[in-house]
Formats: sequence, structure tokens, C-alpha cells
Amino acid sequence: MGRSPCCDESGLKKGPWTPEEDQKLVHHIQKHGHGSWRALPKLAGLNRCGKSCRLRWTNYLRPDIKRGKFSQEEEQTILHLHSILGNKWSAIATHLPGRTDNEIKNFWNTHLKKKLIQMGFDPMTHQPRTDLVSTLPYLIALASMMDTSSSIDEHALSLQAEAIQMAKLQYLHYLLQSSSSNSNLALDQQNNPINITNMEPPFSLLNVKENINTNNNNNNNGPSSFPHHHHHGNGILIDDDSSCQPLHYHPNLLLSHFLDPPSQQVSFNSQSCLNNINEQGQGSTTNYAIISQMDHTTADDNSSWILPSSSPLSSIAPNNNGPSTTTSNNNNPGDTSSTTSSYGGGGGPASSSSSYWSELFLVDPTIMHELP
DNA sequence: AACATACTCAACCGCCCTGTA
DNA sequence: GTACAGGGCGGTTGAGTATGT
Repeated sequence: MGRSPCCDESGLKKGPWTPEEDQKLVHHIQKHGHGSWRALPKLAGLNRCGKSCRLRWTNYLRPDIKRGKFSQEEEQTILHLHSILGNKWSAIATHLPGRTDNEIKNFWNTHLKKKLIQMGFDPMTHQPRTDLVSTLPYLIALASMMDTSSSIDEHALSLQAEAIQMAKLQYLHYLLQSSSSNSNLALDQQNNPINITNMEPPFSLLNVKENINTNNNNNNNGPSSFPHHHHHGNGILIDDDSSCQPLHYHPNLLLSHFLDPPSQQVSFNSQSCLNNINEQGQGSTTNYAIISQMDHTTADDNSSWILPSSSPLSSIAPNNNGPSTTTSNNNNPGDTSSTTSSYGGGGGPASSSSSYWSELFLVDPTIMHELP
């Protein structure tokens, strides 16, 4: 058909809009509506093409536009919707009132995409990058072979740390995927069943909101064998060994371990995850995740989901495999839950499917120790 | 202070879809 | 059925800004 572009007429202005142009456009639309975009510039006294006017209005001048940084909730929503819809920015934008497709697209390209890549996920599929998975055995071997006590080569050290980090990330994501695929039943905050089987992996990962229970932060320390962990109801309690900062409580997410302190209001921040892992890669911190059975949410646990204890997460919990221990230290006020899962005991189908990972990590206690 | 590099985001480009004559 | 106008969408660009050296 060979239609000529609408903006190739000579003499039409391009580039940044001036305040005067903005004012003309806003005034005209407020008075007459935009009507035909092509006809609008002449009617409004603008030396622009209609397309440029439409873009300026929809992306910048519209009165209902929300400006400023994206909230963590918005970030979660974008990640979740992108995992389902892909680069359908306009479709994603319909779920984020006040945000334009252009803004979301920019935010994705400049922030979220990089985060996923840094974490070893394919930003398009939201799956672990297969190239990383395929090199995992090599990375593990590399990490194992390098003896930090005898080597003074910094490059080797960084390689080792990197190998451990990548392996851990892959393993964590594997756990999350397994958790989703093996746990058909989860509950939302109203205890309504949520079928997470058909959800994309990031969904289960991203929609579990943190529950920061400040009531339990200071008095819920576990046994000494696992210092700085806590029990919150029947869920996972994770603490930062070095800081004893307020906890993030993610009943079904080991990854929650890596989240930022709640003061930063981060519910999923891959960069912070990476930073935290980086720290651990250097062996500077000792973090633990205690996973116990859980069967319901507590009164104050109003944003958490619950997974059955058959979750593969429990198969690596110290309860099952580790040197300890902590099965119930339930200091959560108002929590009357039992430590026995309503959905059945631990183990389950996930055990076999995780054998690959188990072999990879259990064969080397050092690496396993690095895991949260 | 000067320069280089990285980052952000408004704006543009070109293709596609839909409605209409 | 075809041609075209109009609008929408996703990808990309580049100027401005921030940060690092």
C-alpha cells in the first residue's frame, strides 16, 4: 500500500515540546476533545503532526498520569504481567492506572530486564537461562576445585564466587519452579485456594508479598544451632545473621531470604538479591532459612501465601536434611496453628525431581552450606 | 575541573490493525 | 475485494543528566 508517514510533511516541528505547545494542546483538548488527531494540530494552532500530538497527550499531558518512581507493587505487577503477556506494554499498562505503556516499556528496558538478566533469567521467558543451566556442572566443578585457602589469585577467587552465585541462583529458581509445579494448592490471604500450577514461575515468585512481623523480630530467635532465624507461625523465618534486621516472611519462598530490609520496602528486588548473594559468595555472612511445615496463615499474616509442606523447599530444610533442629518455636502472638501441615507431610514428588540439584549440591558440603 | 561513561526517558519511526467508502 | 485513513503499538533513538575516573 505504501502509505506515507504522517509526519513527513515538511515544516512540521519535531523534537521536544515547549511549554507553549503543551498549553495549546491541553487547552484545545480540554475544550474540544482530541477528535481526529490528524486534524487537531491545525485546529489547536500547532505546527506538529497529529501523531506527535497524540503521543504527547497520552504519554505526558493527560491529567490522570501518575509520575514518579514505580512502587514495588507496580514492579511486581509488571514482572508478573510481562511473564504472561510479554512485551504487550499497552495491555500491561491497563493494569497500572496512571502509567503509560511508554513509561512501563522504559522501566522494563532500563530496570527490570537488567535485573532478570543479572539473576540469570531470560527476560523474555522468565525462565532460567539455559546456557547457564548447561554450564552449571562446570561451574560447580570450578567452584569445588578452587581452594580459597591456597590460592591468592583474585581472579580465581572471583570466578569461584561467581560460580557459586550462579549455581545458587539456578538452584533457587529451580526450587521455586518445583514449588509451583508440585504445590497445586496454595492459599491467599483469605484462605482461598490458589492454583499456582499453571502460573508462570515468576508469578509464584513475585506475588508472594512479604509479611514483616515486627512483633516477632526481636524475641523469636531460634536455637543456637541456627542463630538469627525465627519461626513465624509455621512458616519460614529468615534473618540476617549480621544485622538481626526485621524479617521478611515468605512462607513459600526461599528467595525471600535475599530481600532487602523492609525499610526499603522491597518485596522483590533482584538487585538486592544479587547483592546479598554476592556478599554470601564472599563468605562474609552466614544466613539460614528454616523451613517448617505450615498450614495456615496467622491473623497478622495478611499478605502471605501458604504452600503445602510437600513443597520441595522442605526437602532441603534443616528439618529434613540439615544438622538441626528447629521445628517449632512459635512465638507468634495469636498464632494457634499446628506445625502439622494440612496438606500432608514433607517429601513428596519433588524429592525425586530435585535429585539433580541434590546431587550437585549435596556432593559438596561447602556449596550446600552456602545455600540459604 | 574536565572528561568519559552509564543511565534515563521523551519522542520518533515504521509497521500493523481496524473501520470505511 | 480493494484502497486508504486513522489510530495504536512496540522498537529504537538521542539529548539531557548523573556518576565515575
